[in-house]
Amino acid sequence: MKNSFVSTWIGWYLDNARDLPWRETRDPYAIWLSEIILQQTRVNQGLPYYLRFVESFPTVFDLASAEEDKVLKLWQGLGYYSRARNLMKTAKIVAFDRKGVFPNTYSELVKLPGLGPYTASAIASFAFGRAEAVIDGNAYRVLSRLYDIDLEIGSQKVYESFRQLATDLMMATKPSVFNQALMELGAVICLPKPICERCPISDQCLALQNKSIHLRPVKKKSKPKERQAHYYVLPITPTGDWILEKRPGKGIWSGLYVFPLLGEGEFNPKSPSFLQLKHLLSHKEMDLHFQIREFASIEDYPGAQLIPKDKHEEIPFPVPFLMALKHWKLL
DNA sequence: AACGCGGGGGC
DNA sequence: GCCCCAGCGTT
Repeated sequence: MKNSFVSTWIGWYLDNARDLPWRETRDPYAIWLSEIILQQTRVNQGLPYYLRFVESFPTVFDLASAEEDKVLKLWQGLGYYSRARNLMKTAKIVAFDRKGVFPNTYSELVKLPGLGPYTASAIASFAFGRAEAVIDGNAYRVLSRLYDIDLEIGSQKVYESFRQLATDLMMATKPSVFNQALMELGAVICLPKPICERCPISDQCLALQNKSIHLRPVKKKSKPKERQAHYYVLPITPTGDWILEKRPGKGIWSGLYVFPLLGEGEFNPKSPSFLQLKHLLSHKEMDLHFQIREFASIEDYPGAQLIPKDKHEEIPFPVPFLMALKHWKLL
C-alpha cells in the first residue's frame, strides 16, 4: 500500500491511546455529549464534566427534561455557555421530535443546534462508522506539518482542502480509528511545540525536513487586547435573599445569573469597599468591581429576580462571580 | 469573512 | 505575556 505510513500511525495510536470513556462506546448520545463538551476545551478540563453529565443525565430523555438552570449549574466553569443552551435544544429535538433517535448522517447531524462540520463528522464516524474526516485544531496542525502546507487557516476553501486530504488518508482505514489517531497525534505529540522525537511518522514529515515546523499551521494573527471595567453590586434583602439578573440568551454568560450591573467603562466608584478582581475573558482583561448592598429591595432592581436563601447553591454563576461570593464567604 | 464567546494550561 | 484548546452561531 502506498500510504503504508498510515498503518504505522494507526499502530502507534492503538498502542498508545489515552483511556477516554467516550472511546469505549458507540452510543451516539454519549459521543454527542462528549463532543459538545470538548469543543475548544482540552480533554483534561472536559473529562470531569463529561462524567458528571452522564451520571446526572444517563439518557437524552433525562437531559431533555431537565431544568435549564440545573444543566447550566453542571456546566458552570466550562465556559462558552451557549454550548449548554444548544445542548438542551438538541436534546429536546432528539428526545421529543425523534423519539430519542439521533440522525446517523453528516447532513442530518449538522442541522442540529451546536453541531458544525467538526462535530457532525465526529459523531457520524464514531457512532455510525461513516467515512467523514474530522478537521479540528489538531488535524490542521498535524496535516499542515506532514505536508508542509502554507495555506492560511480560516477560509472555507482551505478547510475543504484539509478535509479532502484527511479523507484520502483515511481510505484504507476504519474511519473512527483514523479520526481518533489524527486527533491523538495532534493532542499528545504534534503540539504547538511538538515532540518530534516521539512522533511515529516523523520520517514522513515534510515540515520537519524543511525546518518549517514552527511556521505550521499558518494562522491569522489574534486581535490586540482591550481593557474594560465593570461594576456590580450584590443586593441582599433584610431576609437574606439575593437579587440577581439572569443574562439574556445571547452574549456573554448567556443564561447565567449575575449581580445587577452598576456601570462599566470609565465609571469609577472611588470607593474602597469595592472588591476588585482582574479577570481574563476571551483574550480581554477585565477589571471587575464587586460590592454588597445590604437591606436592598427588589423594587430598586427592575428586571432582576429575587432568589430565596435556600436556592443559592443551585444558581449557576460565571467564575468571577463565584470568586466574589467565595471571598465574602456567602457560598 | 470576521467576530464574539470562557476558562484553563503550558511556557 | 502569548498561544491554543476534540468549534459554532451570528452578523
